[in-house]
Amino acid sequence: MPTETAERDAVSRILEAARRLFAEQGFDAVSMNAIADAAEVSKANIFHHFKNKDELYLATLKAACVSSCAQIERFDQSAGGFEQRLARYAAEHLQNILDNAQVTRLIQRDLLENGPQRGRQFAEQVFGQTFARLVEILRVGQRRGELRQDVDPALVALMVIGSNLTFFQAREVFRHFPDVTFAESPETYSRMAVDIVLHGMLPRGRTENERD
Amino acid sequence: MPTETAERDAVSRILEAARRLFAEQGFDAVSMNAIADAAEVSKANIFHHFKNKDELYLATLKAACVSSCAQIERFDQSAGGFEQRLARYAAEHLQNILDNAQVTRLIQRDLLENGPQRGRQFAEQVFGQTFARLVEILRVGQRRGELRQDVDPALVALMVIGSNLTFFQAREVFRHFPDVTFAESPETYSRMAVDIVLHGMLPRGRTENERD
DNA sequence: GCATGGACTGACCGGTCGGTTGGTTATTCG
DNA sequence: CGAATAACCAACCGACCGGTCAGTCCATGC
Repeated sequence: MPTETAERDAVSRILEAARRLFAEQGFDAVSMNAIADAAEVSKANIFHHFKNKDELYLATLKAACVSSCAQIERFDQSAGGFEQRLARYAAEHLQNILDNAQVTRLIQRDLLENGPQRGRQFAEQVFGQTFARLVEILRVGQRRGELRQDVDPALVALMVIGSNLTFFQAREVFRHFPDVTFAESPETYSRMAVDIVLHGMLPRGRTENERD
Repeated sequence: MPTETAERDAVSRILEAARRLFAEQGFDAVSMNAIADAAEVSKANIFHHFKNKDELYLATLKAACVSSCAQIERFDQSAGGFEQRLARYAAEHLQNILDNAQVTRLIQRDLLENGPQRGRQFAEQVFGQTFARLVEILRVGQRRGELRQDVDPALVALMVIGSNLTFFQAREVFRHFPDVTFAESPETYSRMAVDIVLHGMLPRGRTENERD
């Protein structure tokens, strides 16, 4: 008589447990015994379905990327003007990150932990997809003259995505900073960040030619 | 009979080896044996100077933060107008991150790996110091009316620092993206990013085409 | 009825982990 | 000098690691 979280096939239970544990603690800190316990299967059974720990990790990462990419695909970006599309994309991206905190942590961890090796391809894949999508939005706007011709769309895309990732990554830290008021509200953060990227932080009338 | 890399006291050799290895591989992946070998001391000697692995890690992190904070303290921010100061700060911060890649990785890793526990205080300390310094620059500018009154300095600070951290973190990944041209040049990146934060990406009200 | 084969398990393996022990130098000080 | 103490080390410990193995269970097809 399986307990509540069980009931599905062993493989998906293993993958789910692995995703949770790897995301929480990292590759090395999670033992196969721990995964087996969490998935309510025997350790040997994990090795029956996955060749070794590395392969399980890879499979976990791959599944995470697939789900994450699928979610990104669903982003609606067709309607509205350039500014709205950018704002909506940034907000949706941040929401996606926060909704899939485990997956985000997993991918972020993989990015950090591995030199040139192991599963970086998946991280590149999911990151690249997000990135390319955003660059495309920006390119369209630039082609229409809705944004400056002399900015690099890739750079702006990286700034938007990067600031979202930073929000996710450092939220727990700057939550305690007295200067920070937006730690609890990703919507506020996203709106303000996009506003900066769109309009800059200088006063409106001002131009930038005082060089020295 | 110390070999070439030795010669200094064992403690600093241990700390240096630990910093390098922890930064490269993370807490769990580094064994005390590996640190002992790298520092050219016996493992037992490490336990003579540090109570256990956790304490060594904490000491390593603390030393890293001290050196990083010291470097930040040296940032010259007194001269020049607001725009120059911000640009210089961002560039110096990024340079600092890249120069101390080991320390940066160590702190970033700690941020990611630990829930509420362990050495987070140090990360908060070094991050908080950087952050407060930048917020101060922005506040001064805002007080003088050199930047919009309706932007949150803390948010802008987070965007600048966050985009630098993202650059460091994901450089290896987006280096292979076709859209990205700035992966090899932190100076270019920093300059362009500050430009966006200052002026935004929308076209100006009037015709303006300039360098870059 | 029974052979086949995938799903699954408890017991176990060699090896490495963090940490300890008992003892040997090196240094300091009365 | 001798004694005390800090610095240091080889050898060792129990625990746990990733991984294996012999064997059980059970659905399927003949």
